[in-house]
Amino acid sequence: MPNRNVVKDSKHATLLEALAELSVTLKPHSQLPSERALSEEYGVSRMTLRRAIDVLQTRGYIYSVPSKGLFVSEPRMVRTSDVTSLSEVLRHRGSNPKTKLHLADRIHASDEVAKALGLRKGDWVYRIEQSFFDADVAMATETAYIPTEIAPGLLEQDLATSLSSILANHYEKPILRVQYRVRSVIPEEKFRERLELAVGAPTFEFFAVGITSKERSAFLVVSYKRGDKYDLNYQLEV
Amino acid sequence: MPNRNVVKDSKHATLLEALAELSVTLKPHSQLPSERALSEEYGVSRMTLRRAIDVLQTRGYIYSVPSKGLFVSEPRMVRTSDVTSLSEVLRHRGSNPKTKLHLADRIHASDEVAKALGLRKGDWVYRIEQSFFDADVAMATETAYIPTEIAPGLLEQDLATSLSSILANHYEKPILRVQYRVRSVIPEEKFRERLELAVGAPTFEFFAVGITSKERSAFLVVSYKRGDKYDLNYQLEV
DNA sequence: CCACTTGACTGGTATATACCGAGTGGGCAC
DNA sequence: GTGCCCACTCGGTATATACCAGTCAAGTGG
Repeated sequence: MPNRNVVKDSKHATLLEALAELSVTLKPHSQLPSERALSEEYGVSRMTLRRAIDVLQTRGYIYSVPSKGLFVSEPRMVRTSDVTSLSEVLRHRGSNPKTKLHLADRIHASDEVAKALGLRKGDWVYRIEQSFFDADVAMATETAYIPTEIAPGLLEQDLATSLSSILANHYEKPILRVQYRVRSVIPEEKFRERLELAVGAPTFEFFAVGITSKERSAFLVVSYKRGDKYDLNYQLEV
Repeated sequence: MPNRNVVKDSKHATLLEALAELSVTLKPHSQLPSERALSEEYGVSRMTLRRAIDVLQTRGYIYSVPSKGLFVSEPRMVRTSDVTSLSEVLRHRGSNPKTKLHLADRIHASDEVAKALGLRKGDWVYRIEQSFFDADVAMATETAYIPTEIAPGLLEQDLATSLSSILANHYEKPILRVQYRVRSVIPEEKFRERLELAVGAPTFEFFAVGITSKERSAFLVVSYKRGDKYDLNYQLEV
């Protein structure tokens, strides 16, 4: 169930939600209606339907067998490709999801942050540090940076909701796409402790930059996810 | 310059090559011709052209700015999303790429390998272990498993070329897509040594399963890539 | 000379249509 | 009854067409 926070109102984005919802209600390897049937059911052309199907395929929710049909994929632990930022935990199917807010303040952008956000060093940015738990196990910890100029008063918002939806609903800065860089690293001490990891345990380090319709960088989220809890799945067409 | 080993002969796959080639010859942030111009130049419809563009965007080669145009992305170290298997080093732009063949033999499939390839435990599979060097630095090491039934006599082929192209050209088993699982792990000793890494250094562990047109799993490649050398980049449309 | 409108672009989205090759099941011939 | 073949369906590919919203520069009116 990806993207609870819809940002674009295009038909295929809406479809994406509906189809994702549909696919998680079905048993793995069960067959979906045919493309032609689905396109009729949802009142869109088959091409539009296929755009949504393509995304679901690359995200690993469904798979297709030519000449046979569409099928629901085997469920996986966490589909990292869904992750946008803040309250990603809402998307977990696991039990007892929790969030812990470590801090929320306003700081001067470091070199690295400024570069990622297209700012000058020293410009004001909000900083929000959170951790995410699933069944009382720390799953991820992240630091979000948002230019104050883009979202004045951000810290007064409900930070438990998704950053994307706050930006879309309160600041009219919908996020059109997110650019990721992923590394395999040993986290620094602060993050290691938050994740309750042993010394030397590997994690995924995510740099996620959210980009608005005006091609501006609206947030940078640096997150660490436990290497033993997360799989990153994707598919490459040749 | 992805996919030197073309496997599908669809127009948008051909386009993909041509456009990738084009984009690497241009300077970062320089503008490409418009979609309409490109589609005319290559003699395809704009929709077909866009399919190729979409792939290049998600692979991070180019980016688009609505109402303005298409632009070449900033070069990155290695675009992991290109990686298929065997001789990936050919795709590096770096200097002095080398390959070292550790072993090539035939073994009984373990539980894990059998499951990934859709075989029964104990079925014969070829195993090929290789490492890849760039400027004499070990970049990645990988183990490929291929059912003997699919590619009899595989070990007599030139293993320095890509596995995908061998399967396509000598066995008529073109790979249509590759399914990946990526983890952040500390590698076992054998692989750590091959990568010339310090004890406890993190790596990416890739499980890549190549799938043929008949929806059969044709290979499993388990590879370890140095966490300090590889970035994984991707983009998520919302 | 500046401000404003206009129009020719851009990429993004959506539709209708057509054909291909591969799987599948029903019905017919033997 | 068995086996073959044909018709139908499936996803995959490709095309032509249309409209939208945003950019940007050239031209125009004050």
